[in-house]
Amino acid sequence: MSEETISRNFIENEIDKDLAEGKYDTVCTRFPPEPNGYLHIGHAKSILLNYGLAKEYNGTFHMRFDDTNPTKEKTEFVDSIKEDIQWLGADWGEHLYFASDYFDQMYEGAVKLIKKGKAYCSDLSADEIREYRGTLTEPGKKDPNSDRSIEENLQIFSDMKDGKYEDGQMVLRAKIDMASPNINMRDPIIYRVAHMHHHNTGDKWCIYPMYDFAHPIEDAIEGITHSICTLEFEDHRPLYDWVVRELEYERPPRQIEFAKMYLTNVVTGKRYIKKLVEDGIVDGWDDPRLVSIAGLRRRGFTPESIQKFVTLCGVSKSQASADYAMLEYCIREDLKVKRPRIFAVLHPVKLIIDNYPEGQTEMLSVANNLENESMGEREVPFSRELYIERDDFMIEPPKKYFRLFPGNEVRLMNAYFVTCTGYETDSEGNVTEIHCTYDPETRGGNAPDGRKVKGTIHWVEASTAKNVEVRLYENIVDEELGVYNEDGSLNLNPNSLTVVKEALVEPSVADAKVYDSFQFVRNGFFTVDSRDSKPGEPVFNRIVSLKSSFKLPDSK
RNA sequence: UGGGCUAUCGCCAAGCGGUAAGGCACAGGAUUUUGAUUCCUGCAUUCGUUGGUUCGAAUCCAACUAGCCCAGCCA
Repeated sequence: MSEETISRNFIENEIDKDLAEGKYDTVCTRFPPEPNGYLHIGHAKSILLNYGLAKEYNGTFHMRFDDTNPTKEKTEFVDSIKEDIQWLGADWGEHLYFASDYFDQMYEGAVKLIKKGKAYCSDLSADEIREYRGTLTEPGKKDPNSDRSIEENLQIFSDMKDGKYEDGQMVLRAKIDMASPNINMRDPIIYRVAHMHHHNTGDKWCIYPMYDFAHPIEDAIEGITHSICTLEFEDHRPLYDWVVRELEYERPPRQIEFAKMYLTNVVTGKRYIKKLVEDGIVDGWDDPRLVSIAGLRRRGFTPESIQKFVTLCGVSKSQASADYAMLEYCIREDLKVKRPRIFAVLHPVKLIIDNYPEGQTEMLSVANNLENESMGEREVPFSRELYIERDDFMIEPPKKYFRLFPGNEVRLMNAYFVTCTGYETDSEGNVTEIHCTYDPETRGGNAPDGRKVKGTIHWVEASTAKNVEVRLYENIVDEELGVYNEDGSLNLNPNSLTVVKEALVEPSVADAKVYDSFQFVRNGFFTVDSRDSKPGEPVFNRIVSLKSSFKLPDSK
């Protein structure tokens, strides 16, 4: 929240300039998704950027659905998008809009253009339009329809609206410059016929405006000052400016473009995600292995962690892909002071304290969070038989291994010092149980005589531990999935995506049978129990379990 | 071989003519009731390349080079 080291981005500089020059006296931004899919981490950047800018300049943030193409849009998506944006913390207040609410004004705008001789109706087929448009290196040719009279254009356009034309039979084009080196300016289509039910306007319209025409109008109507979008729209800016100029809006909005953010180590291609969803390899768009906002939520990310990530990434115009490690850093930072750490054992082996009274159980208090004392303590049972992590014991330890091995003393976290006295194995040599003795004087984990141990390990009490199923999700990384085929499809290897395990956890926290999304974080991992928690309120348990950062000396 | 945009450490990213911020990652060291955290320390004589202007350039100019985007009646 108070990162003063973050420097101002280029958009802020532009806004400062506009404000200083008196171009605008307030700031109004918007996030305008088309409701045709789920939001992902890339959208989060745009949402938080627009929202953050509005907040920073004491301006207004609008939420607007850019629903000008009913062939692709669904109500299902407007609901999920709203939920995701709210969860992310971008508050649009009263400012929720639909582009489709402006269809009347857009129609009027089109009529105005026709009257100014700046637009005409064309009956060229889609193929012909493409042909007349020319190519990247050759100019386009004049549309034979472009000389039609204003009156005739007005009549045809009205007929288009009244349903007298079939889909694809007639379009309205802006009259700009068929020879422009910018293809977007070669008499772009601004209205097309589509006899289709619209999720918002129903059957009122059978003609719909194109993005390039609609978007600047939407922005202008709402009084948007800075229309921030991604780089691929840079070529559209001249057209954006043309529309607001020809329609004579006062204080027209200004479009500013920034680079999208990609993430390393995850599958971001919509195409592949779609395949994963369709093939049932992942649960759906909110599968924890995907980087959709909903997926990240199930994965255990907090809104704050994503906000931090977006802030850390910055904004620029150079094509960038952030390291996944940066995202992990953000969630670690957020969680370590906010969520309790509980004990869980993933690969259990029994530890028996031979000199601890049989049948006795005592309750020990354990801090919920080492970094944040205000989170209080909880009581955890302790007795003669415990489970510890297999990795925390070795028969023949390598150098610098300071966990449990025969003869060594370690601390059972928050409990007692124990010294390993022996172990038993099965016929194949696998350790089945470990024996030790404890020092009653070290209750709570401190030795009155001041002696130190180098190792501290976690544990769960054997008779009360709850067995839960955990799914350790891994990122879907391309090379793990397999290889790309020549036709561009992917060979999928679903087995590499999830590891399902049983874990033994403290009795106090095991309310759910299945922990749905786990994620490695340094030497521990965290989870959200998505089944029992309310949407938007993940229940975290930070669990300490793996000591992944210990490398055997040989492994170098 | 049309137009637009971008190029600063492995990954982000400041810098806007006065002599390379910061974060992630990584590597050392100290502290530590989880080999975590925390805390120090290190990490671009160099800014895509080559020339030029200047007392002085990552910043200005020129020419190259590389990458991204554009030929939907998608957004």
